[in-house]
Amino acid sequence: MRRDIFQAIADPTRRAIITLIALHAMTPNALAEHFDMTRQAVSKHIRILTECQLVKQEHAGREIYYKLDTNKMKEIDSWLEQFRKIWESRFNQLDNVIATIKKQKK
Amino acid sequence: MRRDIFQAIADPTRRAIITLIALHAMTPNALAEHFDMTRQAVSKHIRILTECQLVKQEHAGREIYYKLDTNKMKEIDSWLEQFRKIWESRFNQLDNVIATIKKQKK
DNA sequence: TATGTTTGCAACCGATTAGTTGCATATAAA
DNA sequence: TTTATATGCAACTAATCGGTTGCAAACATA
Repeated sequence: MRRDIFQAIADPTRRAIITLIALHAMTPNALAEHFDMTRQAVSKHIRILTECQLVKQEHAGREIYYKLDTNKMKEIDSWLEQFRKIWESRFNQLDNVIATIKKQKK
Repeated sequence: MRRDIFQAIADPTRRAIITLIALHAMTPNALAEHFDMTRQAVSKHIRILTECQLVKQEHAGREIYYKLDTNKMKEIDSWLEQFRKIWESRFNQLDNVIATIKKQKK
């Protein structure tokens, strides 16, 4: 499989799952109700998120509650860090000013 | 095609291209030298990045210089915002403390 | 014990992806 | 004008993806 976090968040359904379980832990069945696809398809997405360590499990009898593991999410944040320096720089802000002026001229 | 930024950054080659052109504008040929694949394959990645508005073009004779457009990168940052609130919260920090204690016990 | 519920896993399938090769176009240099 | 260089685009292909159906295992309840 060999998937990473960036591939994990590439799918819109998986991003929706992440947003849902970020609020509170949910079972696969409860999650599946939010989507127009089979429970198994949702389960498959959960499996991918688990493989990428983006979710944590909590067993309660025969039910399994899935919860977001924010630690992995921080990896995306730290990858963005290198670009944050660029878009916050004065040189880039100058670019934006020039672009705005050009647009106004049109 | 209908690709979004999240799919654009899912591919490791595209992330590498983004990192390279973030530093300074580069031509497709110059970029291709950094990868173990044909120039056309790299060009295809550039096309996807262009479609997603992650890169800007600058023509210079027969050469085309590609440069990162940080504005689109901010969209990833703003999607992360909702989770940043969670991982910065006290409740989550408490979770981490508990996890650390559990690890120490083992 | 027998039955229903929650879940995960495997097999299958059509669409998409990431690479390839080949070719056309535009510009620069001889 | 001829030739070399830089690039983009189309056609093809193997691998992967995202969905499906079917089934087995684990637990709860009658």
